[in-house]
Amino acid sequence: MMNVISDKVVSRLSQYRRLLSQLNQQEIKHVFSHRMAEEMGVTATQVRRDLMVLGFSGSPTKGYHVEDLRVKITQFLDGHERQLACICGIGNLGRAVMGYFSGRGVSVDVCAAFDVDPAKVGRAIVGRRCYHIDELESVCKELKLSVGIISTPADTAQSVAEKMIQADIKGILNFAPVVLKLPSDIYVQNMDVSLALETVAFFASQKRQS
Amino acid sequence: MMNVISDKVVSRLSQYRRLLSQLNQQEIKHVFSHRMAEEMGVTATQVRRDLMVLGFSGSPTKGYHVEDLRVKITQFLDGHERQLACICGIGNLGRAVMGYFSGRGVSVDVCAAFDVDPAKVGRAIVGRRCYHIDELESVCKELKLSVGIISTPADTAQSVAEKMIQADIKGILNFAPVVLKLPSDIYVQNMDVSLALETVAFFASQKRQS
DNA sequence: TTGCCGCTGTTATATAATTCACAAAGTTAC
DNA sequence: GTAACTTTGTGAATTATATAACAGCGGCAA
Repeated sequence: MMNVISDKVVSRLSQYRRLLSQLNQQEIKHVFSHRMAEEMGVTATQVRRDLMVLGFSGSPTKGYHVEDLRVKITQFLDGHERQLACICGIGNLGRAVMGYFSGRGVSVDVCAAFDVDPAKVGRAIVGRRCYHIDELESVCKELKLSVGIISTPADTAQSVAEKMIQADIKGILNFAPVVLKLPSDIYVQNMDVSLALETVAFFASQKRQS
Repeated sequence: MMNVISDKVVSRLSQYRRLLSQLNQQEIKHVFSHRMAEEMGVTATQVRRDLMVLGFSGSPTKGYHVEDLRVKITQFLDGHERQLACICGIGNLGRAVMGYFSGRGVSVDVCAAFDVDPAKVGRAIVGRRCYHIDELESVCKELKLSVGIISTPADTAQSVAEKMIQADIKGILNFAPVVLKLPSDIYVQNMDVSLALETVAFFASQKRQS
C-alpha cells in the first residue's frame, strides 16, 4: 500500500520550494529550519516534519542545502515529466490564471485554453491557443494532460468537469461556486472566492468587537 | 471567554446558506440533513454538527425549515450590519473578483477599488470607483470597511497589507503568492492559485499511476 | 580530550476535526 | 394505543494534524 500523503503537506512542500528558489536567487547556500519556518509563518518542527517525507537530510551545523533541497522537492512533486494543464472558461478569471502561469517558472504549464465564445475560439489568449470546448477530449488526450482548471460560470461547471473526465483528466482546480459531483478517483480542489471572502468577513467583524 | 469557532465551520455554514437560497428558489420548504449533505459532498452528521453552533432546531419528521435556517445562518455570519470590503490591485484577477460580487446577492459588498495605475484611478471598474492607493486609509475609515482583498503582484502585497491595517481593516483575503507578516489580531486567508494548481497536479499524476 | 551548544530527525503527546453510535421524539400504520 | 420507522441532537470514539520533547551528532572552546 502506497504511503498516503496529505494535501496540506503537498501544499507546504510546494511553498518550501518557492522559498528555496528565492533563497537561491539571493545566493544563499544553506538554511535552517527556523529560518524557513519564520519566512513561511509555520513552526520549525513542522518544516522538519514535512521534509521527513522526502528522506532528505540536513546538517545540524549548516542546516539544509538550498539547491539540493529544492531539487529534491521538485523530484518528489513533479515526478519525472512536467505537468500539463488546460483551462476552461476564458473570462477575466481565466485570463488572470493564465497570466500567473505563462510568466515565471511554475512547475505546471497551462498549455491549452477552451471556451464556447466564437470570438475567442481560434485566437491566442495570453500566448496560448484557445480551442472550442468540443475539442477538449481530442486535444487533452493528444497532449496527455492530467490537470484541468474550471473558470466557467457556475451553471456549466459540472458538465465541463464531466467532459474533462472523458478526456482522462485526473485532477481539477475548480473556481466555480458549485460542488462538483464526480467519481472519487478524481482529485478536486475548490477555490471558491465568494466563500473565502465571506469567511474573512466573519472573522473581521468578530475582531472588530474587542 | 467567547466560544471560538473554526474557519472550516464558518466556510461550510456559508455554503449551507448558498444551498438553502437555491432550495428556496425551487420553493422547497423543508430539507433533511442527508439531502444537504449529499448536495454539498459532506456527511449528514457533519451538517447536523455544524448547525449545532447556531442553536437551530429541526424537526425529526420534516427536517430543517429552509428559509428559517437561511435567516439564522445569515444572522450568525453577518451579525447586524452588512459587510463592506475593498480591493487593491485591479488587474484581470481584481476585475474577476469584483465581477463575482457586483452581480448576485452575496453578503459582502466590494464597494471600493484601489490601484496605482493612473489609467485606472478615477474611472469606474465594474461599477465601482477606483481610487489611488494613497487614498486607502481615508476612504476605508470613512466607509468603515473591515475587509480587504489583495490582488496586486507579489512584490507589493506586503506593503498594501500594512496600509490596510493602518486603515483599520481586520481581515484580508490575499491572492498574492507571498506569506504576509502581520500582527496576529488580523485574520488572513490566502488564495494562492499556483500553489493550489501544483497540489492538484501532484495528486493527478499520482492517480495516473493506478 | 572533554564538556557544552545548537540543530536535525523522530517518537510521543496534545489538539483539532470528523465520524460513529444511540437516546429522544415525532409520525405513521394498524 | 402502541409498535415500528425515521430523523435529529449529541456524547464518545476515531482519525487527522500539529506541537512538544528529546536522543544523536558535529563543531567549537578551552
